[in-house]
Amino acid sequence: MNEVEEKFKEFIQSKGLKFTPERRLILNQVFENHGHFEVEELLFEMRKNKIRVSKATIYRTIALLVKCGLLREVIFGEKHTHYEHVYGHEHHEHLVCIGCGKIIEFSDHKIEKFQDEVCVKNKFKPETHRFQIMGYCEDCVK
Amino acid sequence: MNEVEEKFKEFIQSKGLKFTPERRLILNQVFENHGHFEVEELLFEMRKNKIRVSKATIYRTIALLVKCGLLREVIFGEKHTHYEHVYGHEHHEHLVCIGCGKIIEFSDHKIEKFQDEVCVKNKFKPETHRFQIMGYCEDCVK
DNA sequence: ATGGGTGCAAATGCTTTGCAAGTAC
DNA sequence: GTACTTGCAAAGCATTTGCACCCAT
Repeated sequence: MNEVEEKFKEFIQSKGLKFTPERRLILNQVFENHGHFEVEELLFEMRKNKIRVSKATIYRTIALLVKCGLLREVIFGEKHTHYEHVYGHEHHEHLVCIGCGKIIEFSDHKIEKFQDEVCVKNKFKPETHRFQIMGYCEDCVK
Repeated sequence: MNEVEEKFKEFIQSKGLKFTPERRLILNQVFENHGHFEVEELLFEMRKNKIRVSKATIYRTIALLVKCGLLREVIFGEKHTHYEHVYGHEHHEHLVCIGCGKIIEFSDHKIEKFQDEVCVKNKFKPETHRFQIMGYCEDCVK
């Protein structure tokens, strides 16, 4: 938790930006509870905790968190973007349940190996990848 | 080409819907030129060919094409959705160049095998998957 | 003090929808 | 004839932006 704050502060200041209370509050809320989250959820939680920041500032701050590598965008095919922690989490992929929206994470080093193979073959320099399987979870198959 | 039209017509009629000229025109344009495309592009091409259909109808028709399995949505992380042919194309994945936006397709059966493994392990019934690698293509690395 | 930051409300941009008129079956 | 369709313009929604005031450094 504190390490995250440190890392963000460093990033912020290295860019000549400012470590404002709003940014700290958003950072803390992001890393308090959530694995995945969407902006609307985050806003809701902050309201619940009587912390008032504007949606605009949340969007602006999340963009910074993504840039500094603490968060990652994940797109599940819905209209709104989801985010997930990068810090302290092994890179992983997602099973997305079409029935109930549940997200199951999994990870496997075969994917990284596979990615490297493909990239060499295509002379492509990979930065990130995204692998999701859409289908039905155990409960929804019934 | 004609097979596609046949397949669409069949789908349409099986649902008690109507095979209108607009739907045929859009279908033909979709399968005339494009590998991947976005709605705006399609509309532009149709205008060029002096075919006038409303954007609303294009959206509505594409939704049908996706439902009947002739098209597939692909999301590259931009704001607008891309579509690609399913009919007559082996299932494939994408390398997305962050530099120039180029899309390179690749396919490998290892992915299907891998998907099955993961799904068994998690008791998940897969419908589709999406695998993309974001990075820099040969030209953009320079 | 000052350049970046904030909240608000308005703007964007893609996509969807309500409605009146048209048409495939 | 009667659903289903179309085009248009308006509505939706997530996200971004312009601006006047504010504050971390």
